[in-house]
Amino acid sequence: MAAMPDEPDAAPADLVDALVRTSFAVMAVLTRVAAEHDLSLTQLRVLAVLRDRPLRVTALADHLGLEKSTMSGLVDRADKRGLLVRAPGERDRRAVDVRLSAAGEELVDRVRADVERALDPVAAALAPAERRRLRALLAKALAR
Amino acid sequence: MAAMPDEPDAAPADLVDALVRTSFAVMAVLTRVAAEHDLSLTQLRVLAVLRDRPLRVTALADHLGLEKSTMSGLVDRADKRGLLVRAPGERDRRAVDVRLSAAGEELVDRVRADVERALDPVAAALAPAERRRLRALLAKALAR
DNA sequence: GCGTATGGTTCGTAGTCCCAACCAAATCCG
DNA sequence: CGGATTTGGTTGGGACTACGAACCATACGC
Repeated sequence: MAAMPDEPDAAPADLVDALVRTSFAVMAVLTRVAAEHDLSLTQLRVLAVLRDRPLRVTALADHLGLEKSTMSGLVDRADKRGLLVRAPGERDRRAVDVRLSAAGEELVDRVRADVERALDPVAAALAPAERRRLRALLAKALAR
Repeated sequence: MAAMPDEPDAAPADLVDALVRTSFAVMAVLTRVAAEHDLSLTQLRVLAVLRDRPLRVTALADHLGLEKSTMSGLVDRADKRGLLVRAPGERDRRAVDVRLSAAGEELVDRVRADVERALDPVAAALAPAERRRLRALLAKALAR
């Protein structure tokens, strides 16, 4: 990873370096925006995943690569804040279906908009064709 | 940010989305590799920054965007593990110069090599020309 | 039906992070 | 010069993240 400061103060030496630098920059933005909405990055991820569809606690944990015990606490705190709702599983009464509340959905949408706005300058540094090219290259690199 | 799962299971809709997905993927790799060396991502960042040059506690905190009290604890734990050395500042006797120990330097180098290795598949998914292009585009996007 | 596997929660521990309070050294300025 | 202020670090308290182990309850397999 060569060097991984928040502020890139030198030209990246190679591709891995550039990826790492970029990632730290992006994460810094995400963390800041999340914090502006009183969310940790992890909490935001939980809500973002749930935006797509409701999930059970274990599935949620798997998605984020966390232990179910960790997820239990995360869901619990979000629940107390009224951002999501726990419902007993339909078919399996052991399971707990977690879904966003209206407030939760609204919050995610607001945060997403802010993230778009915050990362806009990055995109703006590139010409439209470059943006498309970058997007395509990232997609290709990620596909495995 | 649209959706931010660890595993990209859909084509990114736009550039911001691709950046966020990529960043989570990269951070997951960094976190995993760091953990394999009994380091948290934050600890790794501290050591990586110090690899370049010794810094005082406050400068270190600024670099990583953390409070000095947080940095104090991080330095303390790394010190106890023998990864770095605290020395009273040369000119300013309030200051504390923090530098890597030999063990610390060695550890950072090993982790860096592992990160390179771990992210190699990503680079391998691209042709050499594409790699250069991606690196250049990321560098351009980051420059602000 | 009984044993085992699975889904979640709880508990204890360690690390991260912040803010506020604090001490000591350095610097300002009257 | 010397008291007031600023600056560098540490300490303490509190919330959150994260893990593993232990623990219930329900589901499933034989």
